[in-house]
Amino acid sequence: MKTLRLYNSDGRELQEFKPLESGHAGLYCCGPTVYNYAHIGNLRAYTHWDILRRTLERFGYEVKHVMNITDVGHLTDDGDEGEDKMLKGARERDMSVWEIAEFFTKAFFKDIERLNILTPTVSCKATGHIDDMIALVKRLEERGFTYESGGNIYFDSTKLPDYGRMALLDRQNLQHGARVALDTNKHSPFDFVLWFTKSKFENQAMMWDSPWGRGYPGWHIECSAMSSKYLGERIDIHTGGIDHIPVHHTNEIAQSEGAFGHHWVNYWVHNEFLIMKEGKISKSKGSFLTLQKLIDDGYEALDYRYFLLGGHYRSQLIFSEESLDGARSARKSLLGRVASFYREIKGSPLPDISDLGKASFSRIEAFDAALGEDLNTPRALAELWQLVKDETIPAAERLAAVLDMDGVLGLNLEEAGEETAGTGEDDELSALLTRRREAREAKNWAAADEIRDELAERGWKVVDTPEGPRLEKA
RNA sequence: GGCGCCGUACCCAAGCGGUUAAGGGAGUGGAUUGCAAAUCCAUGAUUCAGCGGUUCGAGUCCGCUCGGCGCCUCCA
Repeated sequence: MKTLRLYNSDGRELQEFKPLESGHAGLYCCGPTVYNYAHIGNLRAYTHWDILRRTLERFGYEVKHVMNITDVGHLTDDGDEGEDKMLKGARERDMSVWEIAEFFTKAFFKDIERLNILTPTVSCKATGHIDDMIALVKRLEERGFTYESGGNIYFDSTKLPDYGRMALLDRQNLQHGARVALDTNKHSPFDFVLWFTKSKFENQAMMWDSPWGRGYPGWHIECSAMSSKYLGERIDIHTGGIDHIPVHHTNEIAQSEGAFGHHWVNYWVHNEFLIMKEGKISKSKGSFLTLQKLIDDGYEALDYRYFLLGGHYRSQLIFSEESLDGARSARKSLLGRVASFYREIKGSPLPDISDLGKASFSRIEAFDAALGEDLNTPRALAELWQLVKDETIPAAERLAAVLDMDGVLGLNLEEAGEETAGTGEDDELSALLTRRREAREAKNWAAADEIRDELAERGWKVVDTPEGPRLEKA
């Protein structure tokens, strides 16, 4: 089995991935809060975790991929006077909170699909697992990690000696309340709510009965409850955005290790942010870019995927129209090369990967090595390009190898084969091409260009080559 | 105030002590072309923000300076 080294945030170093169970990998990814559309920064995270999953599978692991859908409302930003995010979304769109959750969950999965991100083995909604959360809070209560204050149940962070170890939190020097008012019910600033019965928001729409009274769960508990339900009380890999390290994941670790009584997640993988020139993209600041907006602007979803793969997941990536244009050009050019391979092999079967020559096989090995080294997609893409441009390798081999690589990259390169397959098969199209050829031979350029325009209207672009004209999908 | 990240050619971006500093985009030159598009070929940093230091050897390690970003509040 190929080795995969991952940067583990818990310990802050590159470590070789060793599964709990040989040949299997449990992957938990912090999913979206469905109160609004996902923006392109959110989508960056899911794309890189997709690469992680596909790499694990390529390297021989059977992956169980679990992702939560947070459909219970939590705090809005500090600019809003303490309103529930789901409630806010519902009010703005004149829907119920349940409808809002449903609506944006669908929108999210549509984006995921367009970006060719594999759907998780298990997608679980927070609202469907309230009982599991209550059970977990009870367990924490029995083990002495909780206290009641002001009607809410809190986790007592002082009961866990290494609280904050992953985030390297300095308990003494952190300036609490620097940006947000302190919760006076807390005994210690790091404590957090496990169960609310005293909502500070009015009109809380989602409430459930519990041993502590009618209310709703704290934000962090859902991930601990659902991940342990589907992956067990020890997990191979847990992913999330880098922003989650200090609070959300720190608290997940605290409550999970408190409840289970042992180490919980072996590898924590965190992605950096996509940023704009002006700084990071923020949902709470109102306007933000969605995948749909990019598509409306004439890009394809996979152009964006290609763009994302050009940067390493642990580096901030600068988004701009110019860089997305670059990605689009690159992907188009790549598809063009792959299409030419398809034309060259004329439908003959592709060689098996194991039968490839030394040159192409070593490219694949370098490609895998790049992925194995903390998912270095920029280097993997570079290997792909080197392979594609290597004239010493037969087209059939290059095609076989590049499609093999695409199993991880997910750029749908095989679609380049479909375009050429349709060429000339349609009688009307061939008739038009023939008429254009005749016009050109008669040097009747006006007529020839007219036909070219007509073909363009039908979605085909004429490409004149030394071997004659060829049609490509526009 | 605390914690963390980054500064590589016009743009995006690899690189993690040692041959000529990946790759893509843009640009430029050429081939091809009725024109156009597309395609193909060629071409780019004596240098890695700056200044010191460690080392036989540094973009890569250490220190300082300048500049940018994120987190400490829900956020990928």
